[in-house]
Amino acid sequence: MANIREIAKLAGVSVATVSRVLNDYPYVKEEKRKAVWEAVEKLNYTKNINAVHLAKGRTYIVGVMLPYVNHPYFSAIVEGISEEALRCGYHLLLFQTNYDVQKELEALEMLRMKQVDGLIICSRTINWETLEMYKEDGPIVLCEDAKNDDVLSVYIDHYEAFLLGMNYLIGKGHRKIGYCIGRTTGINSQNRHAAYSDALRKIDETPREDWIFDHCLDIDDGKRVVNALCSMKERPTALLVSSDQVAAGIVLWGQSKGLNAPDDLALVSFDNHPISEALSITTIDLPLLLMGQRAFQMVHNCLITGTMAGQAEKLPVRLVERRSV
Amino acid sequence: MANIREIAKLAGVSVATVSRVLNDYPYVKEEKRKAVWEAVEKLNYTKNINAVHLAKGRTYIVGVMLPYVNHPYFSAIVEGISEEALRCGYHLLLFQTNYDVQKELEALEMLRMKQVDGLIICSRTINWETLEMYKEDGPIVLCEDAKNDDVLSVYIDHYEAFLLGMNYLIGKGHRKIGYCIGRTTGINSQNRHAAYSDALRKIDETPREDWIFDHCLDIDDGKRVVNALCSMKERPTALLVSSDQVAAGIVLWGQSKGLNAPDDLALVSFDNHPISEALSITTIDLPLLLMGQRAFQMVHNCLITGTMAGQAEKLPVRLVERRSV
DNA sequence: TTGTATGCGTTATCAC
DNA sequence: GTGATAACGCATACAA
Repeated sequence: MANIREIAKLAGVSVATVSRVLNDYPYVKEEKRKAVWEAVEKLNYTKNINAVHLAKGRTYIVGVMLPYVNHPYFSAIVEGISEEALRCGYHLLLFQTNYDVQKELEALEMLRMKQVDGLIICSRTINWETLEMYKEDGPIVLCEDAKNDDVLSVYIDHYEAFLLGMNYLIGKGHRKIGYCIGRTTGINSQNRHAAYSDALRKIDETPREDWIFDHCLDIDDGKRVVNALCSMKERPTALLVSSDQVAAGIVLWGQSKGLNAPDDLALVSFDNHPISEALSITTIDLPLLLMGQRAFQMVHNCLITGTMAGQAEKLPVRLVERRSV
Repeated sequence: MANIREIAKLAGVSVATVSRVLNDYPYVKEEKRKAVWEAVEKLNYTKNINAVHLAKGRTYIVGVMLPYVNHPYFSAIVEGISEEALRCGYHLLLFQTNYDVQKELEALEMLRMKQVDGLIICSRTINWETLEMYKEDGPIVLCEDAKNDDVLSVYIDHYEAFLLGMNYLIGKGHRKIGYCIGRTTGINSQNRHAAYSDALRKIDETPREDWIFDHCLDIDDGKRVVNALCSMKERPTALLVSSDQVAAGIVLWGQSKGLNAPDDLALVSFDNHPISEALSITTIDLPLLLMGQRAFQMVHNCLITGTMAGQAEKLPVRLVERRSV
């Protein structure tokens, strides 16, 4: 593979001039400029981008840490990030962690090793203390309510969002309420649980462990929930479901078991994915695309200003009333 | 940021020894090894991976070119790629193209610039001739039936798959058949159209342009299709739908318009996404995860053998009978 | 087992 | 306007 030196030789100029031409630098005589481009053509030359990265100390790549890509929640966020990244001439390096701490650490190490200029963390299990050790290595943006300003964040207030859903159900007369969630660990999940408990406490109900369904991510999981509900002596009358996918599963599998929404079971879910509209599920709209966009903008802003400045940004949620309650 | 030279100085050894220690090279006295690690700790040192990339001429990154991430079809493929990549110590760089030729070219250029060691093309619009210009720059794997062996490929035979669906519908007595597709360009789509035409020709029916629905990707698009069908004088009795998402949309929006599957409209779709099971849609299972896995394995195999060897691999499809026909 | 020297391919600083 | 030349930080062939 030809390099810049060979181009210089063939064009009869110095490597510095070649570099200037290649980077559209002014102050190069038209005649030499032409000679350089001709040599580039002739030798079928292309820059080695790794050398550029090394010399510039930048890669124009941003890392995206997430548990899995294959879920509408995360792929919507990635879509938003990607959109903005492309606009700004950045690329995305995927760190699929499956919530494995080792893998998450690896992503952070990649930031330190300058593989990526910045890192967007869509979800994590790694603890806050570990995270903070990397804050000097480049801008990190968290898609969750960060405890303090050491790390940037753009987030959905899941306490507020869950409370919105709970109060809506309670307002409709429900008192026996359960919920479905992807995992019980993680700050977002903890916030949701807090909202759940607080809302129930206000109406003097106590949270029931067996009405909390963990590991609910996909349509399939709705089936599991329906089966569990059907074999219960005492069932909740309403469910708050952290993902439209799961809610869709509950509606559809519920139908085959004679468990119909909203009569047998009221549902409020989250995301406002097209499936919720098609199934007429009342949902709480989460601005996922926007979250991705803003996350990238925050990273990018740090990169161009060279600071870690910026403040946490809370994104608005909105209840979309349909016919599942 | 400390570099390898500073470590060497502090540890009282040469940079070569430091490099050996860092890379778990044998033949280093335990005592020096320890000294190096101590210096590493003390200076909080981490490798600059760009220097490694430059020196080794490899990045251990594989590029993934796709139109959009935010669709179950593609995110399933990415999941498969990612799984294998992680197992082999590789990372994924995302090239979201939105089928824009400029963006696709950029991804190919990144291969030439050695940003990525190889490239997996999940879908494309760029022409074959352009593609071939990059075959020397690193292993390229195409997720479609490649014309020849210049470029590796792992694919689903969409002609065969579509024919399978068509013949199933025809076997059930349908003759007035239309289809829904994501886009009409692209080799996969052309193959599908060929199968559609061929199957109809065999029963002496002629393809009807107005029964072919383009731009069908998501649940929303099912709504559009239903509306179009409802305003037709003469409707098809069956539809072959290239994505479970769209089929789900058709089923669900159809219900609200009194257009019910299978009585008013028979449906066979593709993917075997959980949504098709939940809606009891007859679908043709596509091994997307496997396709991603195999695609990475092919790239990886080229990378470790240093050849472009390997042959195209066709993946099996399977009709899953349910109740939408 | 260890060190020296060179290569990887750019960018950027300076002197002219 | 242009050209040497020094970074950038690591890997590695060769010598010892």
